[in-house]
Amino acid sequence: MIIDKSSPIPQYFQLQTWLMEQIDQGVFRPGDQVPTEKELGQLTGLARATIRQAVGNLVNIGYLVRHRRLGTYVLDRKKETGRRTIIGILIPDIRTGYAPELARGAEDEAARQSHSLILCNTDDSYIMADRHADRLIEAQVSGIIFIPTANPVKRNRLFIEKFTRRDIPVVLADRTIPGMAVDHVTTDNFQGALDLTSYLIKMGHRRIAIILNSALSTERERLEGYQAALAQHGIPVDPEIVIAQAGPFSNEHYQEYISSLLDRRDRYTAIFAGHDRIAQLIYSAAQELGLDIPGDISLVGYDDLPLTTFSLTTMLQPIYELGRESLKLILSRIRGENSEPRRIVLKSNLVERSSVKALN
Amino acid sequence: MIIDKSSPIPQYFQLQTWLMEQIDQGVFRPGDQVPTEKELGQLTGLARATIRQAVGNLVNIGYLVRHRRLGTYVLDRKKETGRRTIIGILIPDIRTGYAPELARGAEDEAARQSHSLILCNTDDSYIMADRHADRLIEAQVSGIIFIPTANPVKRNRLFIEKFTRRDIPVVLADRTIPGMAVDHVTTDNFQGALDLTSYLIKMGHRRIAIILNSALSTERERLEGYQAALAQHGIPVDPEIVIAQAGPFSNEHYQEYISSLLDRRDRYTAIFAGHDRIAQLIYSAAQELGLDIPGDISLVGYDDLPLTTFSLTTMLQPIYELGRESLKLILSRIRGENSEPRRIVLKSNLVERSSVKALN
DNA sequence: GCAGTATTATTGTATAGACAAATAGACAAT
DNA sequence: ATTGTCTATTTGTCTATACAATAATACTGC
Repeated sequence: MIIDKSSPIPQYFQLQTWLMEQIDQGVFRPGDQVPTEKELGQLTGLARATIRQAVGNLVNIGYLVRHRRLGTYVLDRKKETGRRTIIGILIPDIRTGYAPELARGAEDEAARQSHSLILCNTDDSYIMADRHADRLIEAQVSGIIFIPTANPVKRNRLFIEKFTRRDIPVVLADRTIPGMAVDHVTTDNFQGALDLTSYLIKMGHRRIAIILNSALSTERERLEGYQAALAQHGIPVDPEIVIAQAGPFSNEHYQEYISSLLDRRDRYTAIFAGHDRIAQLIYSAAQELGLDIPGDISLVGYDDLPLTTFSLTTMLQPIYELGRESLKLILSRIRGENSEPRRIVLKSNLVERSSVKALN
Repeated sequence: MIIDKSSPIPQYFQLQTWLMEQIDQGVFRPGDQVPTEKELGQLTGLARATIRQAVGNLVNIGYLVRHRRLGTYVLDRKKETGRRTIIGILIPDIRTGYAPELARGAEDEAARQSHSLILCNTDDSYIMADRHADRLIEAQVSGIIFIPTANPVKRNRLFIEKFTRRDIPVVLADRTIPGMAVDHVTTDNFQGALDLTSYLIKMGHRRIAIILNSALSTERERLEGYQAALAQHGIPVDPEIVIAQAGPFSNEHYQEYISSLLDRRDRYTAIFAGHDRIAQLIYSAAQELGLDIPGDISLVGYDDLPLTTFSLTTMLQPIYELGRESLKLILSRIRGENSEPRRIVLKSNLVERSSVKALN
């Protein structure tokens, strides 16, 4: 029997719980008709008003829909994804790097499909991300676009599980998390770095320094691409000029790494900067030391941010597209296409400007 | 009598509507107890179940709260503004100008107080703003931060009324709308432009050109400040070198205005650019013509965007603070402080760099 | 064939009455 | 002074019943 009349739990609540279980377990599936009030009466022995109370509550919280004369049905979320949803997007800082471009790409696509985007800045810290998470869950977001923070894998994993536990899908944008089977959208950092390094080699450089933040999956992949390019050309890696730190990356720390690299400038002819912001810092530091770029040192960056200081040869990432694709992917997840985690990789393009000198 | 038994409108619904009116009109105020079910029964002649249906609905939509034995009370939103809310922010484009800084200021303050921010890009077009409006209302935002679009006053008014009709408060950020009594937060554009122009005059300039977008209230105020400064020093305004267009402001249009201005460069020694982006375009155009800044022409801008092209003397606007203050203001409105529209004016500061030559 | 009509199953609205559970406040017991 | 008990009041849960509104379906008359 479904209802325990001797229990202190209200009978309408027992029925409500039972119905929810049936729905969650797939006995009644989205779009199915559930038993009519009369049938539920026969099934449970309860009065119609009691049954209406249970069903009414489930209608209120969006489990069921009632139609006069037609019966009561399990709400079909697929049909309702015209239902406008809210999606949370967590980025390091809307003011810096590619964040504005990415946010705009995501927002345009969201608006086009009549969805809304809640903006959250993490400052690359899991503490801030966690605070946002609780708020987003309360705001009943239907999905999350997340740029993993520069924290240990475990922190990012815990963050994501907060959502997946509640059946809120998460899409990683740009950066990935090793060993996690989650949807994600990135650019091909390995290939990009390989191309960029090969370009330097083609221009006659053989001793190429690299400096990057190894806390980020993107930059680790770039390091691998760099190593692969060197290997392809039979050039050994000089660990003295590979600066891959996972540390805190304030501007001050970067300055330190950069000046120690510039002290050893007899060991290389070109620098591969892990991203454009480092490239810009390198440029400033070089100028202070009276060094010319590309005269004394060649320099390449990665991202193609709209820098106006100088003319940097760099790898253009399709950031706007990355934002758009992330949003499309999260929507298809919300609509419940229940397949394997997907991985979308966008192509980057070398933008040749004038920060590299040809040595041959 | 409250209930019309002969009406086709359900009686529970009549009671529900009546109760809502009493609350909206302040007969029952937040925190007050409403009549008990028994009393409502005597008042209306309805059965208790009917009364419970009406009251139950109002509890569901957040008008009332029930406590066993204690009675039913009007929900006190002031006490409940721990209730986390969602606020919409409409800016021209998150990628350009001061938008990222403003959004970050607003988001930081929202997060601090456990609220969420929905980001919308308008591209300065009322058509896009309107589309966002419908979505935001459906998403049940509690308030709106709006940077008016570069469209006629009427369009912006209609947009705002969409929200105010539904008791969703709106705060204008940066730009204002003439003749509308709405909360707003701006910087003192008149004083800023007056200071900036006075600075140019102090540096020995008397013939000062100005170019700006008069579709924006901020820039109209700057024009007034410019005129006031000239008047204070007894300098007549030369209409030939005042370019105040309300037209569409694509980069191409700007280029045209700028080149026509540069053609007349015998009439002035300095240019006041309505905002930093124009200043940058002027700089580029001047460079192409082989003109030196500040050697041949002095130039000042307005905003203090993080430009890296050249060293521009400009007026620093506290944009982050502007975002923060806008959010604080909208929250205090949501909490229902029901006073006159407020106007918050933040101070700007002259940042003296090296784009102005002293003539004396 | 097709517009209008009747049938009927289902949810929507409404009444009347009963007992249960919680709790403020008074009072009693320790 | 604290704890326990009782009482009155109010909302919470539940039953039994009735008629209304809606809309799919079958039926009727032309």
